[in-house]
Amino acid sequence: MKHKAARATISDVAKAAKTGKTSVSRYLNGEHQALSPDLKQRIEQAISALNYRPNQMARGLKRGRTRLIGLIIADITNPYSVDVLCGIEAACRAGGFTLLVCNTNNEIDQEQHYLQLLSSYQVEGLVVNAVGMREEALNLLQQSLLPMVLIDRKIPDFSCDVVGLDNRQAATDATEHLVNNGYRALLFLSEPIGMVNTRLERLQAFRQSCARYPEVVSENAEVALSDSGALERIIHDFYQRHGGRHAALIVANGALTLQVARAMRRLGLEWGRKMGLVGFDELEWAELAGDGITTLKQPTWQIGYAALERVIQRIEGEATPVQEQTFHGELVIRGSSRPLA
Amino acid sequence: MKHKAARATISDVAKAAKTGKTSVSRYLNGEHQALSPDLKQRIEQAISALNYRPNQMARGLKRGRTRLIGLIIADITNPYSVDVLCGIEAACRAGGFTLLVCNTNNEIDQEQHYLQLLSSYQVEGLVVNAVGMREEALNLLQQSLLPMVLIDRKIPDFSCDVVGLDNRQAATDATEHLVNNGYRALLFLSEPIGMVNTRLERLQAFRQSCARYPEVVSENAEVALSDSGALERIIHDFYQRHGGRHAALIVANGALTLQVARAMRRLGLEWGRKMGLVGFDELEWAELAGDGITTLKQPTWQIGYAALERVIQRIEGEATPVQEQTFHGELVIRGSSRPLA
DNA sequence: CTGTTAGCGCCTTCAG
DNA sequence: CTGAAGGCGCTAACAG
Repeated sequence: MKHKAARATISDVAKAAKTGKTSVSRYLNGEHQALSPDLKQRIEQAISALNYRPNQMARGLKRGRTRLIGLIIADITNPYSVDVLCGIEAACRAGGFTLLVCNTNNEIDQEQHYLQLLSSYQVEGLVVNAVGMREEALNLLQQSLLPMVLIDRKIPDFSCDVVGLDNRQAATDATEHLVNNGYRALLFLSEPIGMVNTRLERLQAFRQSCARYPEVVSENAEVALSDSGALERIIHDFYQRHGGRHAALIVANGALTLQVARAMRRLGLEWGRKMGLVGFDELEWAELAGDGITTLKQPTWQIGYAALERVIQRIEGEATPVQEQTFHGELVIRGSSRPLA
Repeated sequence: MKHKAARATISDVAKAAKTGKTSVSRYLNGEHQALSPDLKQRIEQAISALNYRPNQMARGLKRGRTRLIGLIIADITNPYSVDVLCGIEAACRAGGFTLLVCNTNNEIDQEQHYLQLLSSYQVEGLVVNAVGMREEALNLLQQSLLPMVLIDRKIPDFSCDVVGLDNRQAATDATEHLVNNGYRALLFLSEPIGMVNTRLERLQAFRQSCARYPEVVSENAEVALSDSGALERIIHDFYQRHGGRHAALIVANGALTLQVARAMRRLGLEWGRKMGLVGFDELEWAELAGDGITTLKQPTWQIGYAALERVIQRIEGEATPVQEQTFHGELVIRGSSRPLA
């Protein structure tokens, strides 16, 4: 007994339809006008009788176009990433592409690995939410001319299309909102900035905004997502020093906002009552936590969609210079940034 | 000028190394002992000089094994799915497979589409979190003997390996917990049960548990996730009728728990104070909402990992009968199910 | 140890 | 309108 019913091939269909492979191939590729009704019908029958499906591998091998797009995501656990993914997927569907999703788990080795993997599967384009990217990998990529667009984060010294948030505008809006509502001591919290431009841009805009208000004290701190002890200490310390002055926190992304909220709760610092709080990235539970958490909502789906549109343009031969496309964030105001008397 | 630097092929490498393709192929496939050190070195050099990467498409075509696994997820937006995905991914990595992820968005047409797509890419196995599956698709799948395991949900009249939660145990635990804590009127809320066995099993176990306590009133209701009006009405009505009797809600999954929490908040029914609440699926924000929401946490990662292990077994020829593998859930107790005096 | 020879399933000239 | 022949990049006999 055969272990697996061998799939029908184009030859099987040709044989069953009493014709050559060529005609079947023509049929498959929509050249319907070029076939006599009779032949066409025989082919149709043979196909459904054998339950034939063309082998995309073979097709890709021959034509050099796989209609495959690779997506490399730094952390699929992050709702931001998932929303972006949905946008990309929609765009793929619209353009007739299939998406291969890889999750690097924020490990640079994985990133390297998946980059090679995807390219060995002959993907036609790449969307990357980068962790870091090794030099070597980048060089290879650049010479391979594989269309690629970066999402959210840029890579230092690497010229490439990027789509993401207008970080300056967003951070400015968030900061001014707090200042306008009476907060006078602001702490900007982010994960270690390292080479991540997104974090840096947000911090810089925050600083510049604060600089416009002499009465406002501003600080910033970097914490690892997993180091809840340090986070607690930082917040506690900040509150000790500025609690009387209407203190508030600006948190650079959603994952960290979750940790911050936990820490504040452990410390007994209710957001919106003892201390202000605004977080980047919309959170589905933002309205349920205490009096609600004010967030800076990104148009994530659109970012994903736009990224893939750009990839498709490049696949289709656009040779315009590298461009950076940014979207505006929207402040969703809730109780955690309540106006002070 | 060439638009794209053509990728080096195995022939190019062979030429550059002054040898035949076979030796290069051997090198690639790790048959290192079978090559003279000299040849080996020439090949190594050629490969890195040309930056050669084998074409997986061609390889797959020839060998008939692509090392590709397809994952069809009903709703990638659901954190449950993402956690499962991470488990699957880890197992893929461990087994040397690559994962193709497709999101059906709970649309049965998409499911159909992706099933065909994945099979046309010659995936060697499939993990499916099913929406519904069309008859036709199922028959084709069955005859194709493509290894497949279902996650979470079974498909009626379709015999297939399944891995998921022990729904009876979980629902029983949740129910008894509420009863033990003094709640006497229990409402089980789920999305429309339809053919989804998971929902049905949880409901049945809930009912059977309640039946053991004559003093407990039990009801159940089905609501669409998006129909917040109906949800509000149901909860309000239930509270009207049983509020005085220590009412509590059991919600069949995480996505619905979010909606329920929103509705309760709009109605001014604080969980744990005016009404009890337990939800299936752990929520990262469970401890932050009011006094916390008690959840039934599934070992999601393990479920994913186990599912893929099963797929791999089947790929490797295991012909044991179809089996169902269940994992135990764990009740994470928080304020929303606080004991009543 | 090494190279030659056939295809894998499909598409694409190029002649009927 | 139709079909035969060749080859995409790679692997798997089969000979040296």
